[in-house]
Amino acid sequence: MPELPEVETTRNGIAPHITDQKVCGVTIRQRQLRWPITARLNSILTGHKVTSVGRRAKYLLLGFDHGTLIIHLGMSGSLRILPRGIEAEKHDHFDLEFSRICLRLRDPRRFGAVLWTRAEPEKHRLLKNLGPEPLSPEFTGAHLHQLAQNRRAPVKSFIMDGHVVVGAGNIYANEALFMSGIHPRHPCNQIALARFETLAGNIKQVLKAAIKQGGTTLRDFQQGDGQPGYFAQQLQVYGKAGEPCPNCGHAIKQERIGQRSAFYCSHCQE
DNA sequence: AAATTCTCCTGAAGGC
DNA sequence: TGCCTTCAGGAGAATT
Repeated sequence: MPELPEVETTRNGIAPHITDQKVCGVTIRQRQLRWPITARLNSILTGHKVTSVGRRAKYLLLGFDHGTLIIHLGMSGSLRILPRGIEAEKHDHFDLEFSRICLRLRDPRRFGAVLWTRAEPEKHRLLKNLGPEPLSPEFTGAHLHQLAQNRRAPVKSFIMDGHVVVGAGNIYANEALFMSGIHPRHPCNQIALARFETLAGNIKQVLKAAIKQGGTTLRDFQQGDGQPGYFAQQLQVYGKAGEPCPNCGHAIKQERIGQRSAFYCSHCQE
């Protein structure tokens, strides 16, 4: 599933191909994604150049001189650069066509989104209330500690809340908590500043490492889908229920916390 | 206001 | 082999 590292890798992969390129046409095969793709998109974009390819949280931001195309990959979406004229396959819902290439969105589960906004993207309702980027200097242990004071949610739910910090998806939340020795169910308002500093550092570290990996395995994503599980070799607890903890050998536990699977070692995390 | 539950969707995995 | 059930998951919306 596309987590922040994959979105960032996608951004890096597509940017050189489409920046300063003029849109020749838009093909919509299935407009029913998370929200319907506006039917006017072809007339809105045709003839306009992509001026920038940015990212905020897991949203990709294709900048134009008259607005921004916001793309979210949901949990099964992928974007690929293809030569023009390649026949679409199942679940290829959306194409942005340029003179020589095509940017194609495939999303089997259709949890993704393609939205147009004329306003500044950071003012869009989906973006304006987001927490800081995890790799920015604004994201610190002190930030977490301050926001946690009046809440008692499990710390795992807390760090996965996009209003607190973006990009800590289920995989990386589990990994960062393990690295930090913090039990995922620990009430967030009972965690000391020093432990939050450790946690913030580990969230940054695991995301940086994954971006590095994603850059390797998704490098030629034009050829096909980025293989899922590219980061699998480095996962310590995610998806490892019943397997021995890499630290102590106790069996990794799996529980539902806030409708999500939590994986942790009850011996190493408290 | 914060916390919890619901919702969208399909493919993979498990059970029989 | 095949059908049916269950589950996973990002994150906004609805509900408590």
